[in-house]
This record gives sequence, structure tokens and C-alpha cells, in this order.
Amino acid sequence: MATPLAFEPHDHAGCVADALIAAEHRCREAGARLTPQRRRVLEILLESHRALGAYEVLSRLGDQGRSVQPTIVYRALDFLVAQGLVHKIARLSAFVACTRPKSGHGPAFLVCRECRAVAEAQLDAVQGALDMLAKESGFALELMVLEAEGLCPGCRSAA
Amino acid sequence: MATPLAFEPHDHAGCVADALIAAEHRCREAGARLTPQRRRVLEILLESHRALGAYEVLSRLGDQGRSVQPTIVYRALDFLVAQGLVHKIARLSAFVACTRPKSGHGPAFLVCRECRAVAEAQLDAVQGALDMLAKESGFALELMVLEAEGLCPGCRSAA
DNA sequence: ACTCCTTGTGTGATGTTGTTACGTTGCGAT
DNA sequence: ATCGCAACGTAACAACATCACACAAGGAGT
Repeated sequence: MATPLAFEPHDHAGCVADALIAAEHRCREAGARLTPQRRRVLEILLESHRALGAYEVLSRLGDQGRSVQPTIVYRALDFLVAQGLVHKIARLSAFVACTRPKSGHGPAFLVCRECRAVAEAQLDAVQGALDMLAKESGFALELMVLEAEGLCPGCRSAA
Repeated sequence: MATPLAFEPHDHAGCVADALIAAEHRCREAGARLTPQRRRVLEILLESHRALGAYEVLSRLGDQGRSVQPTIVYRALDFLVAQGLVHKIARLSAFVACTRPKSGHGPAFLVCRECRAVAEAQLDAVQGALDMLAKESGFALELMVLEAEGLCPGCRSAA
């Protein structure tokens, strides 16, 4: 039903690099252009491995000495979200790199309220129940997201 | 499993009045004070019967000629959310009066992207699946919300 | 009645998040 | 070469949310 998603630490450099390569493939296939700027934004999200606000991304982009306006970041984020490479966590007004870019719609997120780490899973059962509910009430369902809040294993043991 | 929630039109005056009375009972039982201001905010949300931004509520409060600051509205909304009389729809940064104040945790919302009407349901199956997922990954689950987007029956036929 | 304490309110300033509008650049296709 | 389109740069602004601090109302204990 659902693969539990690791909050555990792991080889970041490797996972970032792999994800970037996968993203390049995906964009090429979709005929979308993963420009240096967009790529950099994705990289920033992948490196942090947790949800970042747009303005956090902004300031990290700025680190390179370039002056950057919000628009730029939002455009890049919109693109990445449209490609399914990034998700927006509405609860936090923040963005997180997708850890399973191939899978279908209806993601579920476990969001740590302390460190903003985000684990992503797919709850197929939910999709079904919701489809049924929508059908009963005549609602044309286009999109669903489940956001759960709590403490990740790390912050839990720290507390 | 889930009672589908009506998008259909119905007797507003009546449903608003009933809901206000129910809210008064609930607050009395909880030892919480539903002051005129808080009551008025709830009434505004109930009347509109869709998700309103804090500043929309603000301007309707202002209609009465009183000058009102955001703080006031946010305080009232925080109170109402804490009492479970109002939900925040994170996706919209907006608030909606709860249509089933007695029920448990883990609400699901069908949000119309056109008119912001919101139907609320309870998906018990989801809660179970999520509990399991959280347990597997060592996550201390505290709270979950499902937000779905699409078109309500009204906007659907209008389109 | 008087003080103390808690809870709610009034007000201004400020911080954060997200968008609009408009002009420029780079690059491929006719 | 020039047209058209997508991406980018820049500035201003709008929408959403919080902070800090002062005041008012009402109950509890003396």
C-alpha cells in the first residue's frame, strides 16, 4: 500500500546528484527546459532535504553574489511543481523536492513541525475513497494532497 | 464510510442560526467564551458558506462602520479554530465554518477552485492507513488534513 | 470594596509570502 | 534578418500574518 519513507540520514551528495540526473531525463522527455536557474533551485531543495520557503531558496540563490527577486524563484518553483519535481506544502507555505518523481497523483506528506523534514508517500487507498466521495457529491476532482503534521523520529528523540 | 457533503443550495438563514446556537452550546460546555466579536466572525463565515480570507472577514466586520485591524480577526479565527468551529484551508490561506463540529480528527475537504465552496467529509479509512504509515516510519502523528481541489457541481455546469 | 490575576480588546508597526506589470534577452524557425 | 516565443530581470505592490504594548472587563480571594 505505502512505502514508508526514510527520515534516516543517508548519502546526500549521491542522492542529490542522482535526483538531478533523473530530473534532466524527465524534462528532456517532457520537452521542458531545465535551465541552469531552475536546476539550481531544484538542487537547493534537494540539498536541504526538507521544506524551504521561497525566500529561503531566494537567499541561497543570492549567496552566489547575484541579486535576486522573488519573481525569479517563484517562476522556477512553478516550473518544477508543474513538472512534478517539487511539491508545495501548503501548510508551511514551503516547497520540497519530490522523492518519487515517477509516481501518480495524490501524495501524502508527513511533515515534522520542528525541523520541517518531509517524508512523502503514496496512499492509494485514499485516492479510491476520495474518488467515490467526489462522485457521490458531483464534484469534479482534479487534485488531492494529504498533509500530516507531527514529529519526525529525530526530533522526537531529541525532545 | 463518509457522508457526502452537500454543495447544494439550502435554507441559509436557518442553517446559520442553528449553527450559531450549536456553537454557543459547545463553547459553554468547553468553558470557552463565545464573545460577540467571535460570534460575529463565525456568523460571517457561516453566511458565506465558503472559504473566506482573513481580510475578507475583516472587511465585512468593517461594514458595520467600526475600524478593525487584522489582529482582531486572526485572534477570533484562532479561537474558533481551537474550538473546532472553523477550519483553515491551507491551500487557500482561507477559513471555512465547520459543518460537522462534533466529529473527530482528520477531516477531508473538497474545495472548488472557482467559487471556493468547501464540502467537508470524514474519511476514516485514511486515518487508519496513515496511522500505519506513521508507525512504520517512527513518525509521531499529531494531525492530518486532506485537501482536494476541483470543480463543485455548480461551477461545473456553469462551465 | 480592593487588589490581583486572567482573558479579551484596541492600535500601530512590521514581517512574510506571493503577484503584477513591463521590458529585455536568447534562440530556433521561417 | 526578423519574427515569435520562452525565459529572465527589475521594480513595485498586494495579500497574508504577527508582534509589542497598552487598556478594559470580570472573577477569586482577601
